[in-house]
Amino acid sequence: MTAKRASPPAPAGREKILDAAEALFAERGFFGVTMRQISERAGVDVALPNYYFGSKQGLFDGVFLRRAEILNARRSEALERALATTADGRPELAGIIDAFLRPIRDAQSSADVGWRNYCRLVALVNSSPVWARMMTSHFDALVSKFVSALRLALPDVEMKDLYWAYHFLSGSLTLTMADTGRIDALSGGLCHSENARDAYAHMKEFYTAAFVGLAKSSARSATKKASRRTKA
Amino acid sequence: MTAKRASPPAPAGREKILDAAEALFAERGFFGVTMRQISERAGVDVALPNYYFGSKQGLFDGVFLRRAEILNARRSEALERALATTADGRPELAGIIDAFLRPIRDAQSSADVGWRNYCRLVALVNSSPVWARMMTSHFDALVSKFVSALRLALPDVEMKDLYWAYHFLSGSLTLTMADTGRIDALSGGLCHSENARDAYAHMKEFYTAAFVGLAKSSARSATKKASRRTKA
DNA sequence: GTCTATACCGTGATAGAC
DNA sequence: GTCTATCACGGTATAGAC
Repeated sequence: MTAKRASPPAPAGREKILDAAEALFAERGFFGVTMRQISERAGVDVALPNYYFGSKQGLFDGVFLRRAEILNARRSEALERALATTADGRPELAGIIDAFLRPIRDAQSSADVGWRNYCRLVALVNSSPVWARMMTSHFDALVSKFVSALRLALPDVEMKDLYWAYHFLSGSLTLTMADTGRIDALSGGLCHSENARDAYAHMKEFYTAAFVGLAKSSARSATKKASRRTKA
Repeated sequence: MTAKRASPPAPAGREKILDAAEALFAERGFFGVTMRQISERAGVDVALPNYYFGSKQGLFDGVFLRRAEILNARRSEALERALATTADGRPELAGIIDAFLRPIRDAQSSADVGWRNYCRLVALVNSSPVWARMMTSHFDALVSKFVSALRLALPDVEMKDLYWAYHFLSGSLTLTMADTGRIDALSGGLCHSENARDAYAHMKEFYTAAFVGLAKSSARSATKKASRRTKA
């Protein structure tokens, strides 16, 4: 008796279409790719993507969703672990940032080219007014949990400052995921965008320090306010 | 004789096409827009864009170039001014970052909707593997000067770290320029992406502190190295 | 249920006549 | 500068093969 796979023995065609579409959408965006290019790359008939996904838009959604769920699960799990590790009753800042970044780093440095393509697609989606709502609807629930976790680690920072800081982190992450190679040329070879490990190590360190700085400047302005109160 | 207006003379055919194309490309990208949509929006014949710009690609280049030159001049000038203001023989960090960001902030909060559209277009271009080379060829000369200026302000930070930090700043800036509104929803209304002043004020403060943090951690590792040397 | 062949018909960029 | 024709290519529907 043949061992049954846990996950549905999906027909080869469907996955091949998703993979081909993922690679092409990541490279040229939704409008820059035709159904014919996708089916040709997947080695299937032009009509097959429509058979499975109903429309080009449906295929795009399918591509985006497939790995969004996996990624969300991994990041959510990593966040839980980070929150479980507390020092003096608070979760550790660096651990939270690591939980936020590491699953993406792993995706981007994965041997599976599909994951690397997916990262570039997410970057494209997140930068476009047309598609950014897909980010909101698939990722923002988890992002809110991250921001709440940051708040636990940095209770003196105001939520507004924390959200802006998250926005900056999100931008840095997005550009890193886009992997356009611009930094390679700019830095004259000092930085290699294909070396995701290095990029994410720098990002983690940079942002951990920057969030700490946020706490310090909050402390400063709180002191100022307090001393004003004392004077009055 | 009719008095000549100082402020924008009603754009003639060529400019109207650039304006229309700019708005549409910013919204939907190169492939998401048709020449018919552009000419309809500009109120000109379908053939006119081709007459002026040779091709759709030529039009795209024209849109990108028109304001790139103006922006480069403004930022270059701002950087010169920042470099002229030195404290103890070094340019001031915050001044350099301000010079880098302010012209873009002004563009994004301009009354001229064309500038606002242009910012979104640049964000799209910078996030796409297909177009990012346009960033390199039009902006990287100036960016190199900025990184050199940062190095003057922070002589102890290694160039590689400085380039990575620039990369992160560039990502934050890009996402801010993209102005997708995602942060508005996420923050539950605490942050308003259409309030460019606020966004850039936070960005300037955040990155100034983060770059200072970079210098401190360099100092730390230098000390460590030095103490290792001493031990040996 | 999975997949192919083909047809449909609107729209694309652009060239050439005016 | 403008109008119009061209013709390849776009997404997708359908018929039917395995």
